[in-house]
Amino acid sequence: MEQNLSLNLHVLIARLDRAADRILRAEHDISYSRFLALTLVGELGASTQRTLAEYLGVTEPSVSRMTAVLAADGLLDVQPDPAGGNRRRLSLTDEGKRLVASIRQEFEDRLAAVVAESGVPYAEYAEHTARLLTTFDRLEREAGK
Amino acid sequence: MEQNLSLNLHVLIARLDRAADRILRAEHDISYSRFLALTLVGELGASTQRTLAEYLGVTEPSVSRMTAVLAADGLLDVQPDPAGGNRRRLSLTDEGKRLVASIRQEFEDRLAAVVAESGVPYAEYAEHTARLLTTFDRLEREAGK
DNA sequence: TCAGCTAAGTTAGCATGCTAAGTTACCGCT
DNA sequence: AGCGGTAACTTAGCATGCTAACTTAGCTGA
Repeated sequence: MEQNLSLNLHVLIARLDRAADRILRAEHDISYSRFLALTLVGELGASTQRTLAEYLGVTEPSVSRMTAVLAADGLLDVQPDPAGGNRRRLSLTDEGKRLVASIRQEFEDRLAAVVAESGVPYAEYAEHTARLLTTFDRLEREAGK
Repeated sequence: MEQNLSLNLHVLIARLDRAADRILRAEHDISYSRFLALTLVGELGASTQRTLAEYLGVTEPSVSRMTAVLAADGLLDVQPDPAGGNRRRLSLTDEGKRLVASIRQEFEDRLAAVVAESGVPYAEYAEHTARLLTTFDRLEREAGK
């Protein structure tokens, strides 16, 4: 049973992500990936595409396509960086801000409800998860990228 | 900070999956998705495509395409069920068995090493994860699919 | 016998992840 | 001025997730 952590994590998160996706599509007509991208621009200040890729944990080509569709949908403003260089300055449009604000809290609450229902201590699980992420990040960086 | 569990889980697992994928491609020339599918057929006895879809937590069309490529690669044997009905009986070929056997243990050990490095208690985290998965499954079923 | 039902699988087309390779903007050195 | 280097982004094409709609195989009841 303890042999299956990687499988269980994979399947659990796959299901959580798909449930999140269904809810967001049904109630707000947006995918979970797009919501995450907007959230990281709006609340964590991902201000260039490279930074956003880093925060999302995806590659730059993925972000390049994502920012293009979000801009086309009128949720994200993408401008050449006035400071120069081959950069894009990212910011939410008013509609993007409205969307992120209306979803974020409601959405985390739903996950908290599932965690509560399971009897798993939220704070501890969250702390363990954060620690694993930090450690894994460090190991990958040390392995030399 | 506790607000970010869903994001941290999403990012952590995305990175773990991609790392697993890189390792498997480099060392065994197979993707992580394909390895998971073979593992569930070989070790958990997923004997029809519908069952495999259930175990993997993906849809039947995804499994349909996956079994086709695995069969084409000579790793999976897909036969009409001799008991009748519109079913496929799934089983590993000898090469599939060899591959799964050679990867599985080595692979779980790598994750265990990351967990140990982080200081997170493996057994507890694994137990919490399994409990969340069970609970989430039940809630989804109750919500009426 | 055959019309309709159910279970299982497939096809078509889209979304979004990836890698490899190309482009653009700026910098620094000669 | 311009050559080459670096950082940031884009393009092309593939892998694999999804939904919607279709097909296939067997069962059941008039």
